[in-house]
Amino acid sequence: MTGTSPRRGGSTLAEVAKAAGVSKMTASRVLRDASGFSSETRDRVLREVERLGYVPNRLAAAFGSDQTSTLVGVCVPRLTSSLFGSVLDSIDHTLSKFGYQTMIGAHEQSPQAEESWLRAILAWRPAGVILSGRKHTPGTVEILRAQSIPVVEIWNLNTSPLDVSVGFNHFDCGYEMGRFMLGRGHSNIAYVGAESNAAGMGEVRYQGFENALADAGVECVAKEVLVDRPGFYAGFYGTETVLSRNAEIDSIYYHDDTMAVGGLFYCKSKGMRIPDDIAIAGWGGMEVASVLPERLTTTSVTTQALGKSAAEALVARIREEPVEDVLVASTRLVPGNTV
Amino acid sequence: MTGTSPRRGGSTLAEVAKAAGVSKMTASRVLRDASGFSSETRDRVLREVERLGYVPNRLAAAFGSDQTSTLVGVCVPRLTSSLFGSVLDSIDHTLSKFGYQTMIGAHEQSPQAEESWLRAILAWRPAGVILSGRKHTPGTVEILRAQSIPVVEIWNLNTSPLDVSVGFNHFDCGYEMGRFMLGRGHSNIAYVGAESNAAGMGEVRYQGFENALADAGVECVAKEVLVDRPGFYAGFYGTETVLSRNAEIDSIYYHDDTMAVGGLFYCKSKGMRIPDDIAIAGWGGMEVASVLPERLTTTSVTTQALGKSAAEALVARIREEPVEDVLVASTRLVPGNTV
DNA sequence: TTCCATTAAGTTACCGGTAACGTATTGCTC
DNA sequence: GAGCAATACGTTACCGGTAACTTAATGGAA
Repeated sequence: MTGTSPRRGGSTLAEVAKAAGVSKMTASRVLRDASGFSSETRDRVLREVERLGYVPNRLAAAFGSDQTSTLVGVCVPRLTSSLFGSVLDSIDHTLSKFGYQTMIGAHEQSPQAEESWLRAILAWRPAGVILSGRKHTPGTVEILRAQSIPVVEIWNLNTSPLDVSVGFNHFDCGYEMGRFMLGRGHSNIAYVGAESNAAGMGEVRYQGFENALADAGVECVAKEVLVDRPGFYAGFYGTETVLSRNAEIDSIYYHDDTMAVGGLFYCKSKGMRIPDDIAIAGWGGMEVASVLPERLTTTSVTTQALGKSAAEALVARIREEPVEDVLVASTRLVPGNTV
Repeated sequence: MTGTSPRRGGSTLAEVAKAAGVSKMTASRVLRDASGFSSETRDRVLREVERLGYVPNRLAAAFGSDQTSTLVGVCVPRLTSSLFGSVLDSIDHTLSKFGYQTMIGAHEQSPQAEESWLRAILAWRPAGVILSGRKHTPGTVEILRAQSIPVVEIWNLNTSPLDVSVGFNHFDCGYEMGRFMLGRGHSNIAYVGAESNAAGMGEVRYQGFENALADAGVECVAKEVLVDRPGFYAGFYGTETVLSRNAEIDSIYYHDDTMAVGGLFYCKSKGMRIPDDIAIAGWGGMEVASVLPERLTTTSVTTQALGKSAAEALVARIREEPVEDVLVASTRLVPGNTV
């Protein structure tokens, strides 16, 4: 249509250099703002860059000089969650400020999916990767070691990370909520979660939760983990299931706020009073809960901060600057009036 | 720590070839499954690939042979929306099946942000890009033309696309809902939306909506568009604002379901009956609405299908296979009991 | 004035693949 | 058995940058 299209990607550095009457190397130096050129030369080069609409070829740059790739791979459980979306948003925003490009992937809590994503991504020689899986396959660990590439594990706090870990203390979140619910006089306590593949961090929160109950000599009377994505729908039906099996239940701790909201609506649809007939607690501090007539008892988490810290830590590791191995992103139990 | 790390990225094709006793080119052919080698040679090469843990360098491949990059850039308004998350998920999933890598970006409905993202991404010589902005800057359009790169515009149906458009007919969604609400006897109808920067597709839906009312000789009595991200919170407060200014309002059309749910809770908190005192309609068919005691009147949309179609269309364009210029993703008005 | 450090360049080689082309061997047809 | 196509390779050059090294000019100190 537009006639013979010029070579894809337009002009090259050599053309810019020639037009400016300098060598490729000098032009390269100007564009990377390295030293070794006069201000007149810089102006001349930049003028030609502008005139020719030169777009540098990062592929060539990353390829040519080993170790200089500015690609970063990020693999999250799923892209449809507002919490992971927020983390991803924050990571992408921070990384792009530092000049890195984000390549994404979703693993749905499947360690195998994470590994195959990793294999594909490593072919791009990324400067680093950010993982969120709870467990990694032996293959994943081996590859990462072999490539000796910076890795930031996010979401869960990992006290013995592969490299760097930035996350929430899910165990403590669960423990704290367990104590809180006990403190409000509940004793027939259930847990309702959902996992699409292998268990994710919800399981860690459950462990903390269970520990809190055990420390008080209480047992969790029911645990229902649906094979599904966590969400409103799963919360609704998980609640139905668990209550139909055990009518004594007086309180439920949910995988997250979406499930808690789903459960809340189930309970209300059955005419139960909250928290008198049944108490409900979530996790995540999601926006949806903020508009409910009830103030949902939950744990609010700092996803933006987590994403920013993770991205910054990764950049620091890439630049071989000192970084803390383990960074905690804060969480806070928000007592509402549903427990 | 781990001693002198070997060259980043491990072994090269040359090493594999040497170990297998063939030339680089033959090894390359085997790995790309091209023709021109015997089955014994293939086995020998693949054995060495396995033994050496060879990871191909896609950077080199993409760089070396012009036109063969398998990178695709995707820029969505934001990553925290379940709808865009679902589209992105579907795009990423489909693209990776075809061997492409997704590089993301978020523009928050700012055409400038989209342009600067595009400039950055083009430096990677992507095989194609997927855009979702309603408007593009002149610069964006010019760059795309100059690079003659396949582009798929998603989300809105664009009858005169830059290249290919895959989207929903937002205008019709609005029009249809307008007629539906009128048909239920409402006449003091308001609209509540939110836009973080420039107007997005919500504005297109509003235009369709307004047209439906106008065709029936009715005027939209109030339009409140918050400068904020669409969400539960914005829906709640937007409703408060619009109702405080006009007590006559008997029905509200919202930017999307999250805002509608926010509005629903505001109305219920004020003791209003739905739909008798006030009718509520959303857009998107989001999961959150499925667990409400009320069945929200909304337009359900096929985000997965949209993402898949967009990815497939882009791949087809890259491969220079014939593609429809304009592909419609389906939407369906779901009458609930909130209107 | 001589010497040396500094600045502003240029030159060369190379990153790891792939395209294009060349060549030896095999097997088949006429 | 000559001619030819198909198969299975090998060789060479190149993509567009950057690292590492070299060179020329300048200026200040001894």
